[in-house]
Amino acid sequence: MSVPYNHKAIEAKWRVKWEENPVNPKVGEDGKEKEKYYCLDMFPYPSGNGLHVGHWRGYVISDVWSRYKLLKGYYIIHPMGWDAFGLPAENYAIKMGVHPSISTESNVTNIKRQIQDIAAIYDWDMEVNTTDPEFYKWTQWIFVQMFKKGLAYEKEFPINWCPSCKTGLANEEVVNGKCERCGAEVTKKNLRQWMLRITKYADRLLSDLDKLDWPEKVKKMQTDWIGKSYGAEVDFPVENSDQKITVYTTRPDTLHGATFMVLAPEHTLAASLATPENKEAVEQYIFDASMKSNVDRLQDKEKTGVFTGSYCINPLNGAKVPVWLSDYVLADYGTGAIMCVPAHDDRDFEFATKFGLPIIQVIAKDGKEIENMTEAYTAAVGTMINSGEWNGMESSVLKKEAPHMIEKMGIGHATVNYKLRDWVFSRQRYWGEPIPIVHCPKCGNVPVPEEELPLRLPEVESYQPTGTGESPLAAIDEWVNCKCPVCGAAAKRETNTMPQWAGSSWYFLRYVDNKNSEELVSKEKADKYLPVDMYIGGVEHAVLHLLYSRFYTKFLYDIGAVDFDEPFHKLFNQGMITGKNGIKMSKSKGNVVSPDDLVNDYGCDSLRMYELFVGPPELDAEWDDRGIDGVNRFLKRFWKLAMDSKEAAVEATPDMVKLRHKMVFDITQRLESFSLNTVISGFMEYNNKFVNLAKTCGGIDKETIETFTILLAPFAPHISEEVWEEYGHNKTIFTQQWPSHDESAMQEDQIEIPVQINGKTRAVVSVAASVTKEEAIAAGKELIADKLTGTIVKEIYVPGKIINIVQK
RNA sequence: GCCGGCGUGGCGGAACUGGCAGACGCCCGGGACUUAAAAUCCCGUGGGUAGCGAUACCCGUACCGGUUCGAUUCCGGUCGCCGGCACCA
Repeated sequence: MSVPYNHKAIEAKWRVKWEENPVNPKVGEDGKEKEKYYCLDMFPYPSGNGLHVGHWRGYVISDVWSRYKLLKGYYIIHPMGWDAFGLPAENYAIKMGVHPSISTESNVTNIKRQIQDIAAIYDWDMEVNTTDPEFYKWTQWIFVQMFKKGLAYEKEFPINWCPSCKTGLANEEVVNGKCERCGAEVTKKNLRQWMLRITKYADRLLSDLDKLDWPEKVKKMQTDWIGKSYGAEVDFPVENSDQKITVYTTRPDTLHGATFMVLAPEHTLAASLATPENKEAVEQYIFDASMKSNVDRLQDKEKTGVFTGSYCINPLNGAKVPVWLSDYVLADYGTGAIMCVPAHDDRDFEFATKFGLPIIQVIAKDGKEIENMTEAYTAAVGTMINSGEWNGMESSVLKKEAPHMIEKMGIGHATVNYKLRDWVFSRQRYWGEPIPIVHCPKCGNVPVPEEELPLRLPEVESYQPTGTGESPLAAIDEWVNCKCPVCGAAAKRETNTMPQWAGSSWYFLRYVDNKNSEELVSKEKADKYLPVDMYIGGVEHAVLHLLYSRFYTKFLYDIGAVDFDEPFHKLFNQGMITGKNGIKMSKSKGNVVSPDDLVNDYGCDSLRMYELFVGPPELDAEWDDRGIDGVNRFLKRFWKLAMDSKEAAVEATPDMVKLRHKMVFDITQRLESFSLNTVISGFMEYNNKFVNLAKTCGGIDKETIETFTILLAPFAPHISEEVWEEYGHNKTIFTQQWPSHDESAMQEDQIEIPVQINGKTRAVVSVAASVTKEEAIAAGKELIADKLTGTIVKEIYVPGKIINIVQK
């Protein structure tokens, strides 16, 4: 009798061995000619709550993939680090009443211990922590480079403000008018801000998506977020004035139907256009609009607006169009002013209907003019009508040509617009990288000299947010007051800090050269390790972190710091693990499942496999503890099979060989297509088949068990190592090559073909694999002869697949 | 509102480019071993009708229709759920 599977002893043993001799050689360390493969996890922020089984899933997926690639003959770069600056870390510290640097450190220690339970092949020599001055030195360095290139600039304007987090937010951090972090309603606050000119990269960020092997969904989200549109800017002269108002439109084909104009209340001309009799109402409207939060503005069901009393002239046909103000026009998109074509735009239609403004149809719908229009006709399909010299043209064609026609007429020009806004980059919080800028009364904004970086985050008594729009750093006089690095005059430091995204936008570059004090990353190391081949993490960063990282990488490429302009070749988004009924795991809901007990009861290998077995890796899955019994039983059976086989020492039978090749083929194919859940079921299925084969002779041949063990190794590394050792090997199993299959060895001599009548299966016939069409059909018909009662109309034979007899 | 994705047993899910629907597992039921229990092993398990029975037939992949010898898979429509964007002119 063999020893039963003892996960505790086996796992403890291999942890120690791997600690002493890591299975994953560093690049070039073993002196072999191999390609590198950089498999990256989205690094965690070290929360005080620790890991739950959902966090595990992503790390297991990336480790399985890394180990598979290791066996496929690559050098694996698989690092881990800590995204430790930012609001979550700071809020946690405030709640616990300790300094963020202390809570961060203890959280890192705790989470690192938990992550090590996964037994992933992380290279801890590469570890980074965004709050380490030696790390954020380079975060600041990048900012200084951006400043020097004019990509970081100061601007005062009404930004998104979270009253709960007491800080400004980037556009990307506002979700449905609420703070992405805490869910509080976002208001507006006029604040001096540091901005990053990400809009300058809009076009490249958009077009380079084509290069990436990313989920279409994520590419689509980024495309929509960047929001490129083609159209024209058209100048409308103001009546009785030498001023003009420029509007942006994507539908210049409808210019003849523009019956009024609307300006955003924040438009620079808004107040001055008011005629004396409208002045009071206009000023009131502008004031009211300035008091509204984003949410208020969104939730207004009915359109509001006010007539300025002024008119503009439609430059195409000379028509007089009234100028209105309304907050449905956004000040910071396009020109902040629009021409309104109520017949062909839903919003303009609603506005025109409410305020009794004229509606002129300029595109025929179904070839005719609509009587009693009840809704706008928004499609660019149909013949132009009521459009002067444009009459008779096709709208879709005109839409494309009109910008150039307008340009020739000298009344406007073709242009493109983006929804993407510049990145609000400063935060009025303590726990972040200080922005390395000095405000000098003589020299203006001066960057902190590079040799003085890192500009350390000072110790501070009170690090709680002030809510005043100033960071807590502003209260530290001895830190704020400094000398101008250029002229030496008394100057003041910038007191805002960087957002959480600053460090995470480039950390993946630093892993590979994390101790370099001279450069962000050396050319040599960058060539050797970068860029990232596979990036694994949740979909929640589709437009935040992933867009920012692409922007940073492109900037670093432009200044010659790296020689690639996209950071992540392939992206995989794993689904979320939820509690029962799809409820997100959270401490407050009390549905958090900790991996700790499961590792103790079933072992790391079982939990790793179950994390994958719960469902397709890209989909969300509800956690159910009970299912882990299934994979645990499989491991026990596999162990028993391996140990019994070792004792029995049987010769391979043809069945065993055939099944072995089939297994290699099957498992590899499923793994390559990232169908990790079916890899696990495949293991179970083949194990059952081998157990059956072993019944007659007491075991399975050595080569088959060893092959099975190598296939299993990325998934359940401990048990695989132990079996490998039991089979007399003294080197780790991860020095092996991933097995390959032999097509001819898989072939069956006899195949089973379903026999159908009129598409319904009536029997299954067993024939030689070499069977001809005629033989197959004859054999099939013989088997179902008693059911062939009608006239045979047709006989279909798909080789090896199906026989279908059609009868009437 | 617009744009994506998805609907398969009691449950998680399988089915590669149209070819035996329900692999694999959980739960559940029956049996073996045991003084007993756990563990382990074996058998059964979509629904229905007929039969003591091996079995036979019918219905079944959200719903309605189409293409096809054949549809979970392709096409059109309906309903439901999930995700993204949300006055971007």
